[in-house]
Amino acid sequence: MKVSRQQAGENRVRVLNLASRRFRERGFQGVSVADLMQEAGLTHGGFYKQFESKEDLIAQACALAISDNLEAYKQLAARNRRRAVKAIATELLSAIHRDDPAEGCVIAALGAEVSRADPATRHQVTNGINDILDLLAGLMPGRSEKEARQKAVAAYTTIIGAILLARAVDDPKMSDEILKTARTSVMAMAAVS
Amino acid sequence: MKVSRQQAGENRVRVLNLASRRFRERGFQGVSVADLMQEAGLTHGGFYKQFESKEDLIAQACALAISDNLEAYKQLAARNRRRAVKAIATELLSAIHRDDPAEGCVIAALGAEVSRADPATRHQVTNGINDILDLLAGLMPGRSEKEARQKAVAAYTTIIGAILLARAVDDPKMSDEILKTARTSVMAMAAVS
DNA sequence: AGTTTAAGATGATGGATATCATCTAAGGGA
DNA sequence: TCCCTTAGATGATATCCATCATCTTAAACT
Repeated sequence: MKVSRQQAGENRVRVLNLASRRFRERGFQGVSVADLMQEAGLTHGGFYKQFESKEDLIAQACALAISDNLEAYKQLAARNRRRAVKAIATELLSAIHRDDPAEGCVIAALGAEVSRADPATRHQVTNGINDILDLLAGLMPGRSEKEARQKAVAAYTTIIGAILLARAVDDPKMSDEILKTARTSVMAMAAVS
Repeated sequence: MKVSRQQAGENRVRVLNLASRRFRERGFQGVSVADLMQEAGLTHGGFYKQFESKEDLIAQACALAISDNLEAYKQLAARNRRRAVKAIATELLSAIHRDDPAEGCVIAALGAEVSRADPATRHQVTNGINDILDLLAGLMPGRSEKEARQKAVAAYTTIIGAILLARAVDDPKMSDEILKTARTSVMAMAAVS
């Protein structure tokens, strides 16, 4: 059956949003096209009317996911004017975020897979990372732009490494220790020096 | 055909070493049992005489890989007595390591997949991470053991996040920037304070 | 209103993959 | 030397999955 242009567009967006969550939960290869479509309330056949291939879906889902990340950080920054970086770090380094990758940081969830992915996917992610680093640099105290950018990179790498480690480890105490230590470390970077 | 006990043992180790490299390059799901055995000069049939399942192979390969990581860091520390942490960070944050995950850091290459893996795999990796953090803490300057441990965790998270980011990004300049900034940041942590 | 168009459903297809069953021949203990 | 054990080879099986072909039907355009 055919469906209105609007309905079709909504369906496409629904699939894309769902994919961006499932990929972060299970990895690219852990999500099948058929399962995804079914969970979106559709059948597998229509998939190729909306996307060129699974790779294409991956690229679009990653672009969406990382732009959602950026948007969320902007919101956090807006709601915490003077302590923007601290607010973002607290959120990213929380147990809640560690335990629910679905809507969380794309790099911590998919970084290694992205580095093996399609050029298109890598490019979308690269742009997203650059935007995030720009945002963080703008929020960092620092004598110069250069210093702010360096602090932003240092903070972002620490955050991502900590999430990755905290998720990999099966010992809750160690996992909490990692998150807490990273929070302290990033707070120090965000403090006026 | 049967083969001597020693030969069988050597074959098993060969498969394990190969697996630990290929997994880091392509991810768990990117490596098939049959391909692996073939590359090791065997056929797929013998696999289940040596391993219970692919999951079992993954757990053993991860244990081997991370213990190899630990060993390499110990060697680096031994060869750079006074600047052990700096030597380790320089190695891990080099372009060479970024461009060749096969024998490199297990967490940067497989962290997200480990967090979704078998309990056995996660446990082996957790122990490895703990050993590595202990080693780093022992090499860190710090007034107290606690401070040294915190510095070790901060440095390790920064290193891992930087490798992950540097590999994901498709812009060589940005990738180099990330590595360089992380090196500077870790050097500061490793300096006597 | 009639014709065209395209989203989505249904149902292949071909390839890959983990695992199992069976066969073999040589090692290792008697 | 003989027998039993077992690593590895060969081949089968069952499942999963990405992608394609075809069909249906209602939207969109004339």
